[in-house]
Amino acid sequence: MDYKKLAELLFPSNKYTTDEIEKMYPKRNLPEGAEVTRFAPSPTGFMHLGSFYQALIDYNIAKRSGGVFYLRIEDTDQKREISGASEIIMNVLSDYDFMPDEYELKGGVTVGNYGPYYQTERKEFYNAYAKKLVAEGKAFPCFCRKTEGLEDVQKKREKDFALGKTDDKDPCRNLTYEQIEQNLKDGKKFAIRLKSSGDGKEKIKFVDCVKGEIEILANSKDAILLKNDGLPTYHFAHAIDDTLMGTTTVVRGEEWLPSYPLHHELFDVLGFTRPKYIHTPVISKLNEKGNKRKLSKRKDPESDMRFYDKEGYPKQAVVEYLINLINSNFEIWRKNNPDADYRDFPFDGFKNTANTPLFDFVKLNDIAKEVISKLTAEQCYERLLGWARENSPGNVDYLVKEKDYVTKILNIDREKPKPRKDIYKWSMFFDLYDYMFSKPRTYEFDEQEGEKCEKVLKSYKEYLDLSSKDVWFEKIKEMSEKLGYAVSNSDYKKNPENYQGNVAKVCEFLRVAITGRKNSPDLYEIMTLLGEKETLNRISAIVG
RNA sequence: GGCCCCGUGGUCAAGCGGUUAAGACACCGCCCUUUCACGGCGGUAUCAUGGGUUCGAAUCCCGUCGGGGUCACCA
Repeated sequence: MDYKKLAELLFPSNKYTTDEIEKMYPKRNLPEGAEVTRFAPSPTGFMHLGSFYQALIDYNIAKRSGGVFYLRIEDTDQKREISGASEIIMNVLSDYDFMPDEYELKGGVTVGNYGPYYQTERKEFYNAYAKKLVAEGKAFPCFCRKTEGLEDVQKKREKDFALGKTDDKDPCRNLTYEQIEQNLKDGKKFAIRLKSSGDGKEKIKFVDCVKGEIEILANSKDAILLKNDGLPTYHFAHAIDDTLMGTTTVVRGEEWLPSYPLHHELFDVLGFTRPKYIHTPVISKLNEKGNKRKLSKRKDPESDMRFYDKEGYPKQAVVEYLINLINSNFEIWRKNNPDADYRDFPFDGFKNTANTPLFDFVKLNDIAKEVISKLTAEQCYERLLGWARENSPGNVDYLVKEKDYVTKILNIDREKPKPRKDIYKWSMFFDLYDYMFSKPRTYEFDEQEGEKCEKVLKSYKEYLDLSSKDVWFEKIKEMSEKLGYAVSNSDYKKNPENYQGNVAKVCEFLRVAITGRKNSPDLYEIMTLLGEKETLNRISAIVG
């Protein structure tokens, strides 16, 4: 077989040769040790938490080494593509302050000299390498239809499972030049497959920067390189793009580990130098049976980065939570550097965990509370308003009109050395403080408690005094004493049977009457903000 | 089913042949407190399992079990 002739037959009008292309993409001129990483999402208009986790690692590795972090859009599956993909992705990256050094906005600007950064725009490159491989007898055209329908794939798979088959040679590798020519004349479309030299027995070794050395069966499959629509598969594009664009470390999901042998063979066949690899674990959740399962786009809203915006989680909290998943030493560092920028945490992207972590809202919430507790009331107000503008327009007018009142509410127990930690996302504000905006919900005590409560409330009408916090509390104590409640906690503890309860109990009754809850911030502040009249109203609403 | 990855408390995890096996969240208790919180202190709880190697194993090796991933002209 004359492979060169075959290559010409298959690719009569390529724009470039591989030599020409390689001249267009010289090696990057970077200092020793600088890493080039890339974020390479598919343009589905959806940013998965797991992808973002990878971007975080990419960014960190590039930045800490003085290298380059670039964005490449993998839009080779036209069925799944949605428009405006790069904008959506760039929005998330820039919102979280992980701007790539190089990127391209479709129909807009391109930053960087190693583009195009959309794979569909790199079509001629893949053609050039495909032609080269065909000319060298390392790839061949395939006219099969056997895997086109899903059913066929399924059947084939079942058969292979049953056989425990390891190598997979495609029948089209044996087509003669004449047969191929005839197929072309008949207008049949072709895909290009790798002519694998693997025998299904040989093993290869490689190093994953996180998992260590991995020994795995070498590839023996005549994998598709170019689909019959002329676009490359992930595998082929990975080898070519990451080489041309100078990627030094590939960070990708663990699901790619099994296809590593194919990539290994492709780099060999193309004469490329392999990059380093990090395969990241899949962030999971527990299913009904208590087993781990991948965070799913359909079932788990938290898998979509937009979720955190909608809920009003501080971005810093989301990132810090993710860093925690990678390396929990972050918490120790955070404790020692409470006000530092999380970017300064010297986490080593090459040392992240190899475990499959379970997503934990409780932990995320805790981190978010911590973050929010450090803001000033004014900052809180701005963020709350910003959140509402995007996600809760119905509240915007009120927030603007009542800026002063809302800021005061936000200021309760805030701006002090040990601030209160109750809010973890802005969407919970109006619910958490519902009693500041409308009548409190009713609270049911049991009969005995109810009677006590009633007594306290009736009596309190005479004692309400908001002139100062000290006076306010003195009055409560005075009343407590009169009603038989202990004023001193230690007295109460010594002889609880001598009292109706302690001051805390009295305050609980008042709190429930005013807020409808047993748990609220400082009562004095709340009563003051509500005003004497409203406070009295709320008490009267219960005891007449 | 084949191949591969993973297995330290309820969760995230430090650990890299000799440690009383860090820390954080959650949970419980105590303290502080003029209320709710915040905070402080303390506690329960972990090396999946069986064999090796070694004076010595959570750390190294093998098996078992459990969980996960993958086996497309999708990425």
